[in-house]
Amino acid sequence: MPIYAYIVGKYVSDQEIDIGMTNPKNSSELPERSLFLFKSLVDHFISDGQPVGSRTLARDLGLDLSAATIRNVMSDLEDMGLLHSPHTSAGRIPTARGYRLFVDNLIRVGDLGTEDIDRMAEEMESIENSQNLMLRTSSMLSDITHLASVVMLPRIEQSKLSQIEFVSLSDNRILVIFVMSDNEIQNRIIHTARTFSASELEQAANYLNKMFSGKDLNEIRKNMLAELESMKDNVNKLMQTAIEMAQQAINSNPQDDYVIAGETNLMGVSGWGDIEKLKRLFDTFNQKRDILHLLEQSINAKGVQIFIGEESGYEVLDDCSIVTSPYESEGQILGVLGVIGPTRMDYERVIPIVDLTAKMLGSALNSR
Amino acid sequence: MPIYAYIVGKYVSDQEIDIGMTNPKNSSELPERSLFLFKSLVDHFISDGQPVGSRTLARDLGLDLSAATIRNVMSDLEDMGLLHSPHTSAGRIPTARGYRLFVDNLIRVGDLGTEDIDRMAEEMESIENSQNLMLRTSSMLSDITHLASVVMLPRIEQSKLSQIEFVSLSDNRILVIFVMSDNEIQNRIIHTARTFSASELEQAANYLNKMFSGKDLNEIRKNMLAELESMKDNVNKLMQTAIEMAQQAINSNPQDDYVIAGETNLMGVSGWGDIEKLKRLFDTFNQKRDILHLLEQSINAKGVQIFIGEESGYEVLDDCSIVTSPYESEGQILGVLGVIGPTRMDYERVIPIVDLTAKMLGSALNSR
DNA sequence: TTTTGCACTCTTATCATTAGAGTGCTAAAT
DNA sequence: ATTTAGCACTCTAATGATAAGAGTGCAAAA
Repeated sequence: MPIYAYIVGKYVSDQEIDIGMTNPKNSSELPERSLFLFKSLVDHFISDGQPVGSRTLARDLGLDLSAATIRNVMSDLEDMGLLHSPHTSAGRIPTARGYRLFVDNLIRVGDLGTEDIDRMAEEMESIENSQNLMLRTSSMLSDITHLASVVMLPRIEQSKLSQIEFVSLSDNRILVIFVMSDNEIQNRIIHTARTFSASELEQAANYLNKMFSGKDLNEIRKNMLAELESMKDNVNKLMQTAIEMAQQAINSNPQDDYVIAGETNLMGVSGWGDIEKLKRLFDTFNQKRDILHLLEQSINAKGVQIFIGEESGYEVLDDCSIVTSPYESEGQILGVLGVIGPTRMDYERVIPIVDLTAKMLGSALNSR
Repeated sequence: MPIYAYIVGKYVSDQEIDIGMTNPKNSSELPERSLFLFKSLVDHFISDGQPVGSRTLARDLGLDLSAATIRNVMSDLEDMGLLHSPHTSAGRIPTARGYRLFVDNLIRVGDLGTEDIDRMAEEMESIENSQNLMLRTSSMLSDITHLASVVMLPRIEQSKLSQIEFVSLSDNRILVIFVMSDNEIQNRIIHTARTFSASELEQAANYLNKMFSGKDLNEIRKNMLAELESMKDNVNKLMQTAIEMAQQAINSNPQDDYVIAGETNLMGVSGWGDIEKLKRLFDTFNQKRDILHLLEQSINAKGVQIFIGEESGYEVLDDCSIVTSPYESEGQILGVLGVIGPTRMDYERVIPIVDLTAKMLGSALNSR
């Protein structure tokens, strides 16, 4: 069942909808009233963070129902694993599974106001290189959502080489410069066995440019091997060396990485409890490994993807939700961006923002 | 009075020492016993974070003194502004001024064990470019001290230009590459009015290299103006343009920046109280401005410099101390590094570590 | 000058009490 | 067959009282 599929309106009848659950004990269907009630509860909890009781809900619901009825429904919802009570005399809060239902079926994704968007679009267009673009995007995203935000850097593997240059340094070292199509510059210093003259280097660069420019690094890597093979007996030693040098450069530190912004937004979150948890969370951000792994899982998703609570599979993120979207330019997926916040986040607002930001980043990258 | 000047031994006599205070009301002198007692108190507080009472101190001190005597002395110390009581029935803790006395006069700076140092030295030598060197240095420093650590990046202004190159891109854009003497590469993309041929660019680069390599960016900036002036009527339009291009590149984004590591070490600190404070602290780290300003104040210090509590002048840092040291290579000061922690930090250990790290970083930069 | 003795203050922990919120269940009402 | 009202029950959070402990300051004695 696709995201955004079901839009809740007013409660009208007892018409039932399939919520796609396969609990053998309970029916996998749920009367619309229960859903409506459930949505109200989640909305309520998201907006003020307190467990919601039957009384409050009865008042806010606008349906002529007593608290007792609400209680019965809530009890059902609890049995189905959608709600859960911190303790006897608190109200109820959604479980991860409850949020999942909420997000998959009960959300109405509104349009965004144009001010934010215009501002972002404007700022994005004005940024020169893509490294800075990612940084600014991330910090804008976290500003708007008041959450932490990550933007995975485009794997240079996938961006196209527009030009390669050699600059000879002292001591048989050569600076290899890759100019990529998105204006990103990659520098590598390599060591060579002998000294090359400027004209030799120029020749080599020309040759490589003719050969490889316009291709992405993966293609280049493959082609290089083939080329090198076919040239085995070639008299032109220089070209061989050129390829070898480029190869050396291209194989060193294949970085994948992300930028993060607004982590401190997570410090204000109430109910986070002890600092130790927060520390572990921040440490996870700094190590990058786990977050990166999570982002990579989303790289082939069609659109917005959401990990709620334990769904992420990382214990530190048990109280967090992650909303991600891949961004693409010219039909090619370049990376993933997203936000990280408490499970109790304003999905209705955050999802379209992440979605849109990814699209805007993609098109900002397109126009280069 | 120099840092490390006075080394406390055993309490022997009533010989007095000048502690350099100019409080008109109290004597600016303090009997050695009081000092000894004071040092013990600070040591105690640093090691377990609890206010220290007369009883505890009497027991740990090893001098045959009753708690009451200690109390009298403590009372004097409090009058002088060195100690302070959180409340009537707590022990006493050092004030910022107390720490100042402690740090300036009462510390014995021990030698460091060699294991850590060797490990650091080894790792530093193995790092290629200076950007990574700073990153690793910072994270090693924070690992060893269990505090947050910052390393200010060398102002490129002060590092020497070893080579300049132009690479022509499409659309009248030119990539200007500064290769610095520390292997750091700076890229700038500039826009030009017309297209230049490869040989023109080469000529221009040759000219500029002859003119400016070996000089630092400040010198270069100055000389450029003069050169441009003297060339006003010169027929060689190209050289003029070359200078103008370099100037354009050199003037764009003069970054100064730092790397930070181990911020999360500050999250475990007890007595930090509320999260809001911590959030403000982390925000300050991210904004960088204030920290940078603080680091810049230390750039001309002869050696280790310490800001204790309010001394820094920034309210967010009121509960923090910052221990900094400039690092230099070939007699030239390149930047500043340091650690940030609670005022109650183990100065005796941290100071020599910061000192040494700065020296090691300097010499690691030297060998390039 | 140092120590003893003692009254005093303030924090912290513990416990009991209470008010309030919310539930679950049963029986009555619709 | 639902829905509601009534009610007992549970749990939290706040309040206050009490006591223990730590530490001080001061006066008088050593």
